[in-house]
Amino acid sequence: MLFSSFHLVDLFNNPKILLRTSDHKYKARNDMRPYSNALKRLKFARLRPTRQRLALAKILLDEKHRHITAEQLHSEVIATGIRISLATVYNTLHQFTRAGLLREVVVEPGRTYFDTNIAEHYHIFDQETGVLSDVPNENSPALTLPMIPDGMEIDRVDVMVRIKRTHGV
Amino acid sequence: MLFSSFHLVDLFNNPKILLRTSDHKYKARNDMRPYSNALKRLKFARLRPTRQRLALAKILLDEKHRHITAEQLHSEVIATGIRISLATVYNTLHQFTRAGLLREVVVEPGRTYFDTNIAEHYHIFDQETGVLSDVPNENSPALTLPMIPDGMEIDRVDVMVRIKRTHGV
DNA sequence: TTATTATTTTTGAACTATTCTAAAGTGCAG
DNA sequence: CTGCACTTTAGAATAGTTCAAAAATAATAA
Repeated sequence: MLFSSFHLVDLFNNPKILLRTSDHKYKARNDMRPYSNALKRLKFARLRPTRQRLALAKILLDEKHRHITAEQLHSEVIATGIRISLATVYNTLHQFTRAGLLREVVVEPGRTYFDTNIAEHYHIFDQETGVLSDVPNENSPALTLPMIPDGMEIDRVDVMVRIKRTHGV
Repeated sequence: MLFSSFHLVDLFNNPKILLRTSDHKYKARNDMRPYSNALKRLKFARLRPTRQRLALAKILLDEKHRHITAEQLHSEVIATGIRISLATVYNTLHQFTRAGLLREVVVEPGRTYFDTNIAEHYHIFDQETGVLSDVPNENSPALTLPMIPDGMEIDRVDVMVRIKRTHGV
């Protein structure tokens, strides 16, 4: 009997079920479709595909783009039934960021988002609600870059448009 | 006998001397040149010109532009002989920022600078040394701004160019 | 000036986000 | 399978910042 894709996702989301018998384990090993992309990316980044990293990669790299904090991410993974510590979430977020799979966006002291969209784009930050969103690319005109000192190179450019409710009337 | 300008600065920097006698106090009250600009700005911002706020305003608003952290600023004021708590430094920095006299620049989690230059300009941040510097205005081409939601307005735009040492030969 | 009131500063604790540490656990090459 | 290197864990530690209540100070009125 073959596992449906849906079942496999469930299995992967719940390692207790996945690993209950070597039989399940075996089947999972042979059809990692739900994780295939995440797995590839981990391999490429030379990060050992552990259960924790796979779970994080799945949320961060296989789903649609979003801005997420370490705490939020931690809760989400926990909610899928995978055992993971906050320290591991931080470690992995930094590893992914170093590997160029994520982008760190500090919006204000004590509020850091990780952006799963690594394409060039600007951000709009609503200072009242704390919501961070992307500027659609067609609205992001090219930015002429400044001269920088010799021996240095540009790592990245952050453009953040901070908005607030229109005052009065 | 008249106080030289140099002496007056010393007096102001050291309130214990300043306030030792009502005579000193009186002279000081009548020639606040060293603080005049700072004082004006405090008045304009509707902030009561206390000794602490004057000391901070003097460093932040009367000297040449710089990027400074709350801790650094606190040490500097302490070094001039004025008694001030870190909490007051934070309070005042936020009050100044709200009044548009300063600009807060978060460069990475746990590292916030206050920029005394409130004119439009971009920043260059050296990620290895932690040094934040301004892009000379002539190198900051105009940035076309994106559409933002109805009922919202742009508060400010932060452009940060993150640089690093050029990687190997 | 002096007394009164409102604002500000202080201290130290509390808080939040993040990092660290040492021990336990896991993945993978042989 | 076994052993080693890498990874994860829990909890303590740290850093930066905010908070709360009491003490100090500035502005105001008399």
